[in-house]
Amino acid sequence: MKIATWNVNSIRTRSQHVVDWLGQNPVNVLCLQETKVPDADFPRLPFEQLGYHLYVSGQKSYNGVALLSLEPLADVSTGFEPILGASSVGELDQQKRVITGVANGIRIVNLYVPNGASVGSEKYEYKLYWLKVLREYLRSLLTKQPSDICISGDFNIALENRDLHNPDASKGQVMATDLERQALKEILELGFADVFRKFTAEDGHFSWWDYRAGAFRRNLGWRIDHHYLTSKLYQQAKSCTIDIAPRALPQPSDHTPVVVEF
DNA sequence: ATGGCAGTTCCTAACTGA
Repeated sequence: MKIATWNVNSIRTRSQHVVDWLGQNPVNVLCLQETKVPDADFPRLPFEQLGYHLYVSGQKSYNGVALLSLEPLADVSTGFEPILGASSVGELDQQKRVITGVANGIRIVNLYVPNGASVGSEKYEYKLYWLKVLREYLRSLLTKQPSDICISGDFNIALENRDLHNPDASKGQVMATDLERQALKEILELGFADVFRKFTAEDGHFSWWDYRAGAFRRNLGWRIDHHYLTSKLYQQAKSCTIDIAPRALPQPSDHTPVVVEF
C-alpha cells in the first residue's frame, strides 16, 4: 500500500500536474494540502476518471485538505470537532486543515499545519496552540480502533537540522524554532515515528523549496512534509521517498510529493 | 543582499505562504 502527501498550492491551478503524477504514480491514497477551494468548486472529475474517490474539506482562498483514494474510505471526518467536541476546539475548525479516513484498516490523518508567519506573531502563537490541540486529537484517535495510524501532511516544521539546507541561517526562524520542534516532539512521543528517517539518514533531502532566488535549482530546501507512523506500520514500511520530479515542471507547486509504502 | 516568487480575491493592491 502506498500513501503520498503533497501540498499543491491550489488544486485548480495544479490539477493537471496531480492528474499526470497519479497516472505515473497510482498511489492508494493521496493526501493534498492547500487546495484553496470551497468543496463545491473542487475539480473532482479528472480524479474520478482516474478511479479515485474524493473526500474534501476546503475553503475560499486559503488552506484546504483532501483525500483521494482508490478504495472508498471508512469513517471519514473533517476538523478536530468530531473527535474532540466543540467546547475544546473553539474556532480552530474555521481553517480547513484536518481530514481523516480509514483505508485497509489504517487510519490516515491528513494535516495542513499552520505556517506561523514569523516568530512572536499572532500566527506563530496560533500555530503552537493548534499543535497542542492536534496532540489531544491524536491522543484520542489512538484510543479508538483502528490504532494503526499514518499521519501525513505539510507540518511546516523541520524537526532536525539535517532537514534544513542552512541550519545556521534558519536557527530560531519559523519552522525551525525550539518551541515548534518541541511541540512536534511531544506529538511524536505519543507513539509516532518519522518513516523517512527509517531509510535515509543524510541531509540534503527536502520537500519544499522557495519559489524565489533559484532555490530549487540550488537545492536550498526544507524537509517539512512528513509521514509519521505508529510502531507496527513503521516496522512494516518498505520505503519512503521524495519525488522531486513535479517540482522541476513549469508552474510547479513549491512542495513536491512524499510517498510511503508498507 | 530583508530581496526574491506565486497563489488568491471585495482582482492591477493587499493578503498569505514558508
